[in-house]
Amino acid sequence: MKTTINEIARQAGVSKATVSRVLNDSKPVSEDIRKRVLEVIESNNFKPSSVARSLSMRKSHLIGIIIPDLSNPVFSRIIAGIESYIRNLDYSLLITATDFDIDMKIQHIQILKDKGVDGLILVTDHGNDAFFQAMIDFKKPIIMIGSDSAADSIPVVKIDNYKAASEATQYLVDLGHKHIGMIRGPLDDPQSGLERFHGYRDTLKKAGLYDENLVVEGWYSFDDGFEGMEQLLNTKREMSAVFCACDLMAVGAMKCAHEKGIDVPKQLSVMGFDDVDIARMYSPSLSTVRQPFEEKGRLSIMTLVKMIEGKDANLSFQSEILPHQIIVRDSTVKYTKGAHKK
Amino acid sequence: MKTTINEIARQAGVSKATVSRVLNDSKPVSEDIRKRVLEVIESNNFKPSSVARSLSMRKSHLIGIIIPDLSNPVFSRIIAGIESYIRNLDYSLLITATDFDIDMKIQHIQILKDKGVDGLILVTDHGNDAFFQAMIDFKKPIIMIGSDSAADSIPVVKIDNYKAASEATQYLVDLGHKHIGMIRGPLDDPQSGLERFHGYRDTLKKAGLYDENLVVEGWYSFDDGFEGMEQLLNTKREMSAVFCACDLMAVGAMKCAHEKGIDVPKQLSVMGFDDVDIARMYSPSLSTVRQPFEEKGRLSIMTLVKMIEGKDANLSFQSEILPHQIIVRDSTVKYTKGAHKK
DNA sequence: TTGAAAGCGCTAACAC
DNA sequence: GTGTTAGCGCTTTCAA
Repeated sequence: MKTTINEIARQAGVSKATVSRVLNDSKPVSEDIRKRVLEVIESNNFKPSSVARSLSMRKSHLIGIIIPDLSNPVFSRIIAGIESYIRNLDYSLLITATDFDIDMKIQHIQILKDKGVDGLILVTDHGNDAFFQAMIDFKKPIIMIGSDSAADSIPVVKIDNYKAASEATQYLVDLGHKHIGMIRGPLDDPQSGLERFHGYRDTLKKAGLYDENLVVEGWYSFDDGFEGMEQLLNTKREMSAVFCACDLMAVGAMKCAHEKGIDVPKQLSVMGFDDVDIARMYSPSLSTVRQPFEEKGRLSIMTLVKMIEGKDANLSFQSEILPHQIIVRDSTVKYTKGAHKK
Repeated sequence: MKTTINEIARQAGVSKATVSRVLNDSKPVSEDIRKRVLEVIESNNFKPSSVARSLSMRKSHLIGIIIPDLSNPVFSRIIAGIESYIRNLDYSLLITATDFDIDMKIQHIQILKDKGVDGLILVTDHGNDAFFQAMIDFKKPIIMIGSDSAADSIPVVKIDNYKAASEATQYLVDLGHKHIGMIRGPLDDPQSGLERFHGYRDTLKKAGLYDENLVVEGWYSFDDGFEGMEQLLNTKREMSAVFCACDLMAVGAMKCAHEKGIDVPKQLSVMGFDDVDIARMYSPSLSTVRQPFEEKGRLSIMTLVKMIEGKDANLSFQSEILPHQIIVRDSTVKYTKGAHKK
């Protein structure tokens, strides 16, 4: 039989209300009684049922996380950031994955709502109307990571993808490259797809170097990076550098180049985006744009908890743009005439 | 105001007991009443509170997962396997990470118990007495992944690390290598550390090739693999192949070799363990031992749910050994005299 | 078949 | 300060 608050009250010779009070420090209790109750709690190793407490307080101390893919470091590192912060607080994480399926996202919002979570963190690419409606129907605090929200009542934590991609491209331009290709993500993905491409395109246009024939598209995977590079090479156009929408694509591109006998970086500079572990591990190590994944998670959960606990209720919670950073490694070098790949 | 079962009962003109019955199909309800109730539920978009249900049924439909590190693919892929299976069932996952801290594990078992989870999956390396005691005190179903349990009432899902390491080593021997080093994990880690080392050692001993000077130790990281390789090279001993306790170490070792001007695989064959993504992406792609991570997760959660739901209560749940597989890629080649590294 | 009522374990008025 | 009591929203006897 599980010991309950009643049992503790009985053993301590007080009412369960008193036990509840010492449990929560909610009202003053005389020192000797508090002590006695504490002792009984201790000796029974009693822990109040969070379920009962949730029902009574209409607060579950559960936070829902919806994420596209748990095994992709781009997402799992965000989760790790969330988890390591919340671990010390009195909340637990209910985590679900969607495999990038938008209907699944909507469904999970519902499920988590039914489970009574106090708030939600959505790590997502983009949504549709039904999705935003589900968010509104959720009625409790929500934070989005990495994507824009439709409702401006929902704070977003992200980086400036446009600016980051611009800087990465400018870095390549500054190295003297004149023919810079891109393996981009899908354009219907507003952040990692569209913004990063626009940053690249606008920077090259400003430098008078933009060539739309040097742009190919793929999903954010190693295989699509590999294929993208093949396509780029098949154009037979002059190209001495490639910017990729993510590190996995960049690695795929490098692997492809390697197999075709093209030397990275001597003949071709490659730049990635994200700075996942593989970037520094690869040979050559990959120059890239670092995203603060863990910090994204940490900031999100911090803000969410504040929203839930209603502190600072007076100030509104706004979206945050976290800083990125250009990381120079071995996959990019100065352009030298003759060394480039036609 | 949140609509409750009472509100539904009122609107449908029945008692809440009846509503509960149609909600759970628990007892026969006349067809017309059922229909009427269903309509009211539908029109209010009513979902029963799982918190209240949990309290009443003493069953939370929550499953706790305790894992060392969320951002390591070796673990996150297990979680992904668990998640994709449980997604379709009426359970949710409460996930916590421990950063390999044993006290944290114990603490999390307690916390998850208080949260009322119906069962627990422990992805862990090894434990101590206090840890096993905490598992026993948990009193509800537990499954362990990848490690041995002290109590034999707790089923374990794992691979045969000894056999896998033996086969990997034998594969290297069969390629004609006579001087095979190992970068192993810590020996106080029973599975990935000790067993993999023993498989390697015993196989080489049988072949009359074991040389303890060719064994170095490290943690399962890229950096330790890199350093391990440095140590191995510093011995100045003849060595034409290296077996590493995990892929990350193997990649570190390859990177080190590369920087020292040693060609993998021409001068040195490298073999990993795990088959995480980076293995096939690396250049050269890494020969390794494939572990069925997702399947480990899937099988664990399947078994756990069965234990929780008490089906097959008559048959006991036993530990399962999942199959591994040697994956041959580009980092290992036949030994050719003269090409090896002294 | 259906309803009334007790109870799951806890919190929070309210009264003393 | 402390106890009594009424919920929180649901399931489940027990009667009818």
